[in-house]
Amino acid sequence: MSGIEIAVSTVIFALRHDTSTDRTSLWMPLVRRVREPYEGSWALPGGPVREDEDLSDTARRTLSETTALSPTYLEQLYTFGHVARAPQPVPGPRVISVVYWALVRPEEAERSIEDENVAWRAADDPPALAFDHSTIVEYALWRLRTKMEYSRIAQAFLGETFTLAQLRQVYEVVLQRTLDPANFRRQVEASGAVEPTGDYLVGGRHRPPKLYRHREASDLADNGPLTRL
Amino acid sequence: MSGIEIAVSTVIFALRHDTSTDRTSLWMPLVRRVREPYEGSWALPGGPVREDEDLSDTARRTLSETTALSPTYLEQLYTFGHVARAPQPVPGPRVISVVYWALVRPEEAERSIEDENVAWRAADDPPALAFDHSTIVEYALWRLRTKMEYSRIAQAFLGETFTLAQLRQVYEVVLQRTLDPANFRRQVEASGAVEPTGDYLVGGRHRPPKLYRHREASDLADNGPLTRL
DNA sequence: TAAATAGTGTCTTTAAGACACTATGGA
DNA sequence: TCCATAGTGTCTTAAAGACACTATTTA
Repeated sequence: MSGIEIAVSTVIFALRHDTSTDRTSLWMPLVRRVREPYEGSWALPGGPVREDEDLSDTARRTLSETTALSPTYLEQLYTFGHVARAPQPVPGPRVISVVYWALVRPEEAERSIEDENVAWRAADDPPALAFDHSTIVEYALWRLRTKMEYSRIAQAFLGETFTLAQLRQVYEVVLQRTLDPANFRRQVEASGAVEPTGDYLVGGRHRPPKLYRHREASDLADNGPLTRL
Repeated sequence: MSGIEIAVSTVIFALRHDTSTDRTSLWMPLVRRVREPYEGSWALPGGPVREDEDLSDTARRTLSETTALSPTYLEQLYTFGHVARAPQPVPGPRVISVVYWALVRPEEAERSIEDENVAWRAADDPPALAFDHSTIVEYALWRLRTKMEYSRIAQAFLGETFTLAQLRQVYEVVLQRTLDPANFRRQVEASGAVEPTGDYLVGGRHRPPKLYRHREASDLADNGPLTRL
């Protein structure tokens, strides 16, 4: 039996609209560490893997326990296992972290716990984090942006129904560049990722846009033979 | 301290030329299990992580110990941690496997140990493997093929210098389709991934092709912020 | 000079992008 | 009626693919 501990951490992304600046940006929840090492620092939510628990279940459970969030998209990111991840001399056993990343919808994000020990921060400009968590966030952001270009994960940020303008905004916020509405519409329609509900979004002060839902048949991402894991 | 063991396994790919059929295909080395569970079955090379060892070092060490191979490309693939990976009832502790995948050059592959307990098999059509290793191989193949389309890892299968026809053959064998030589040449040249050495490959029974090497500046794959890990 | 592969030129098809235009509801 | 955003049409550009053609070596 080895003296290595195994834990799961998760980087969670959600879109947040700041009413004061009228800008939407990427945010993520962080938890404050309540023991050494890095006591008092911000860190990714997570915890040790239980004996009888699959890794993704650990991710879901710790997410639920610390932030009360349940994600619409959850995928394994990378396993960080460097010997020197914790400050030397090591006060505890070596810990290997299997890291997941998750996307949650705005309504879900608003329901989440937020207190002294749980806070949302801008993902672009996070505070210094415990352990190698800053590197992890940077990598998760890179994966999110990369994957956004060739998959449909953007839809995981939105609710059941949405307008094409809303979907486009997700891309614009994450990729940090504007997209041509006309070309965007054509691409999305050609991809077959969404279908019109038949309803319109009323209440705006202009022509009401069509509402769409994402097509059942189409998965959010093609993860090859791992779709069922 | 948990009762979970952590191990590293590696899927290794190399190209092999079968002189009898004059066909080149993807092969990988397997090791025979010498204890229960799955005693006598073929499995991926690997072993437990040592206390003072980074995960990629475990991959390199176990590769070297069992097959005497040292890879030109090594990347983390996925961490497999399902509770029911081993047959029930569980005879030992639960094992979580951090899996790497590796590419080796043909010369390297030929130098490798091959005996009663180590054998090379066609990656397309592997025998039934121990644990979930068949799934793992399937996923590694998918990643190899996917990544081949947008990165330069193909070069990791070749030696210091190579002709464009050799590089093209790597793509053709892995992707299992033929590529237009003219268009292939243009794409590779435009990408800036290779540069001519100035020499020609002599000894063929036709016009001698130019030799190329891969450009120092260009990395084999863009793994974002994880390039240094 | 024939065979074989190296390497070039050029046309077609497809996708991405720029951008002018029409449509429709609310103030 | 004007404004804002929804949604359409169409031209330009870039990349991918098909394929005819020339070049250079060995047998």
